[in-house]
Amino acid sequence: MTFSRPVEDEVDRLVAAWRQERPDLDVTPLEVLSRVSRLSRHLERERRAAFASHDMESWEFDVLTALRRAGEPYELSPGALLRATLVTSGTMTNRIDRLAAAGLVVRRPDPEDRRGVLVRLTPAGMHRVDAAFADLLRRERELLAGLEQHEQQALAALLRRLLIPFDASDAPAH
Amino acid sequence: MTFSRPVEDEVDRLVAAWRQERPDLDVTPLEVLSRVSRLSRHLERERRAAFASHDMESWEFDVLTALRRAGEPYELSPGALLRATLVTSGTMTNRIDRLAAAGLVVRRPDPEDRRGVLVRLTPAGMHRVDAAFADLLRRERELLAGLEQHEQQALAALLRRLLIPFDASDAPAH
DNA sequence: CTCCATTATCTTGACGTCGAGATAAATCGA
DNA sequence: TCGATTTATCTCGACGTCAAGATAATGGAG
Repeated sequence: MTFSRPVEDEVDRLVAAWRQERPDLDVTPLEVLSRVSRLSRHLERERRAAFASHDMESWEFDVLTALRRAGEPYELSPGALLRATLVTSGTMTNRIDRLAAAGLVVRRPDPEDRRGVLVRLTPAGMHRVDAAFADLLRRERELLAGLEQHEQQALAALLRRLLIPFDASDAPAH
Repeated sequence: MTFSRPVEDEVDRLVAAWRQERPDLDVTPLEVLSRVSRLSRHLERERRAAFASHDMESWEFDVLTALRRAGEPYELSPGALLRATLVTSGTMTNRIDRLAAAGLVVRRPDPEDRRGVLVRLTPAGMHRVDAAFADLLRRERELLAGLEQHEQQALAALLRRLLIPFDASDAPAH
């Protein structure tokens, strides 16, 4: 036997309300884009919960993973980090300060460019980020459990096509 | 003739980097969920730009549209507004204060519940939100122009399935 | 009818982000 | 080589959000 499940989400209700109030407008873009925004908001809450058990904040994770992904020697410039995390330079300076104070990264002058700085993951930082990342993946897998493999792939492919224009002509925030 | 276009986005690069660094982990969840997060971030920037020409902030738009969608008499409680916008109650109080100061909404006691308050859109607020919304829809349609109608529908349907668990068991923020 | 858990909103302080501008080094053209 | 422009990072003040807790009214159990 099957149980009846809700087949509507908040965006369906939102779109229906708009069609009622503004039948003159075509609100179909919301079907995709409002869902992206709302889902992202929910995901952010999930992430926060996942990291809480590792004594880690989302912003810390974002920076540390960028360094972790870079591979040996786990070192990037602040500029590269802000492009990877989509935050402004003031924010990144602040984040690096706090991560350095916590001993998770170290800052050193760039030997090739005296304007520049390099930020490197410490062994402690590496340990922390690896543990948190494994946990995050576990939880994210559960969120996607409702979709078959091929559906996840289709979804990823469609999202990629929306993302490419942004990622190509990247005028990053300063 | 055809031009070669980039077929990769940042997430492809991010996933490739993880597979290099952590071949022991299955990072496929990122293919969907990182794209959702990053796309949402880009969309937020677009929204900000769209509203700038209407002297409006994103947060104002979020509250005013919730009231606009409610239909006559364009009135909701703060509690309903915070559930619609996924912010906490302290944030909503602050937002209503500022919107009221700007003359875009008015607050009045709920005649049926002396604990409660009702927030109503003013004619000025209605005018502002209608103009901004039309503009936003125009811009969002362009962002989706790369996808065929049926692809947009497929994308919306897949996103809905991820969203339903969140929107069903809604433990709202207080 | 009273008590108490619940609901609705607001208050407050801490905190992270943004945006504009400052500083300094590198780069390019004349 | 000099000056102007660009690039890289940091500083700082304004601001919005969150989380926890305060206040007050409601509604159901006994």
